[in-house]
Amino acid sequence: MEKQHRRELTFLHSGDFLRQNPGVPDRTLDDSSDHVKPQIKEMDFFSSQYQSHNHHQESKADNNDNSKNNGSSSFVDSCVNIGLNLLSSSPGVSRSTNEEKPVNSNAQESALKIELENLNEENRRLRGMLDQITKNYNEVQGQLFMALQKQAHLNQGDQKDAVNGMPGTVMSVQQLMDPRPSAALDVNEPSGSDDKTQELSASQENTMEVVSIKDGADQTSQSWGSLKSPKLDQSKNEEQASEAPFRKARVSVRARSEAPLISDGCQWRKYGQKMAKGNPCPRAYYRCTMAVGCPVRKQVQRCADDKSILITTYEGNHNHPLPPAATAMANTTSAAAAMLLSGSTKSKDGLPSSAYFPSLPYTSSMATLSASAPFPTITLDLTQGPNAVPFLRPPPSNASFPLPLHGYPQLLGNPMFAPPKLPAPPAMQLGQRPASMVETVTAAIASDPNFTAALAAAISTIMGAPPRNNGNSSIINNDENNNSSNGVPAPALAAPGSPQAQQSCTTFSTKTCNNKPG
DNA sequence: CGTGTTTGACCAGCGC
DNA sequence: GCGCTGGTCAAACACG
Repeated sequence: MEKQHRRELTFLHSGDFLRQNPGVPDRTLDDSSDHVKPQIKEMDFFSSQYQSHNHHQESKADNNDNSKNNGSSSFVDSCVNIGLNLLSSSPGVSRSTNEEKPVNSNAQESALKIELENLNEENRRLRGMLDQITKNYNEVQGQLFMALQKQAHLNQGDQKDAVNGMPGTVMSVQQLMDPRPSAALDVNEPSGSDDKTQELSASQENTMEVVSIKDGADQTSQSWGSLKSPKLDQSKNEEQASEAPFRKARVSVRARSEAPLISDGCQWRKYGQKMAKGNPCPRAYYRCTMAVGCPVRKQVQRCADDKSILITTYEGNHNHPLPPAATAMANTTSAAAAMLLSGSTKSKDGLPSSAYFPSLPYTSSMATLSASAPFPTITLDLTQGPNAVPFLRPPPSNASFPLPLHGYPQLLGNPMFAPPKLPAPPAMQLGQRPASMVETVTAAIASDPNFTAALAAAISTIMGAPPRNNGNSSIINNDENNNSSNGVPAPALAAPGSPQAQQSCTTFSTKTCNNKPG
């Protein structure tokens, strides 16, 4: 009955990263304004429209320039804007210069003309650059997509061997990555039904996909699953079978925070608290309340070893649109889960996702996989990531999500989870700034090229090492040598759960450790 | 009064 | 079969 001191750490703009913001309730995050938006203040006539144009282009360029440093990227952006302003509606330039001083001197006029020409020239050049960048971006994305498809085919073959080539196993990449798009659209479904029935009733049209999912579930549970859910294996209920893969993969986020609550834009309702074995701090159970029947749940617990670390574990995928504030982080966790699950689709002979990341000397310090946990769990460790915070530049107004996620067309393609990079409806854009802290963290995770590598490495590891059920440590560090011989009965089709598997929304929420349970 | 939290009870899986 | 543990439920309670 004791009242628990409750605070909240709201994700703010990158500049405010980790600044504690007590008293800001969870839900205000969406509403909080763009107070910290680094606005460019009329530094010259070019920039006056800087922020009002071409966000999408900016995003694209931004994405492509991700690896570049701040300067070059912003250079491109601003220059592009300059050019467009000049071409489209540049009264500020040509007219003002021409009209303010009508006929001062020919020399001045010609100088202006020359300048204008130069600018036009530069504009053309920059446009070309932008085109090139866009082209490259599309190209790379296409290649990635092809790679995914390739792997999907491999898995198909594998799967056919194993499952007599059931129709459901023939999946497009999209299916592979996004097994139940319309299930996700069931926001309006009367939720008197439970998550499970809801998901089952996703639609008849999804039968194929559900079959695929079930296959995946079975496959998965044979490899992972004996650990926990024979009931899922038995699959007395298709609901459970279909849901299984989605709730199997988990994304665990470790973040250092003294605050008992960190907000990410999602709404959570606490529905339980338990003392977990081996940890003096209670584990709290939350479910997403942003939509009725949303199956997403999370567990929040402080690390037993270091109580300043919050461990938030997400499970399930949202069946509703996410606010931008939640989307960014959700995308990150989704990507993690996607990589985890799609990685586990490795075929017998092939290296899984590491194939996409050929050189992986990087052993994960940010992303680790747990094989001992009941579910495959990927842990994103934000407590020690070298660039977990500071490297971020102020994101463009329409927060473009860092590159790695672009490898997951299902994330981008699913309207429910449209990443902030896409031109968002105004309503969505309203909340974009408040997401900045989430973006910050998200970007910190995802834009780090090592993060992807880390994930891949971790996946490789867990792929190589069959899940051990010794119930010990929950985090596996990558030893490169785990792959082996054990003939991993790798789930031939873990993909069912893959991409969407964890459309997780990330809220760090916790109670202080000194809470006396009970 | 509506909403969210607390907390004991309940259930199911798993190991012995 | 039994006990332990994790996870969920739901009544009671607190708060605005």
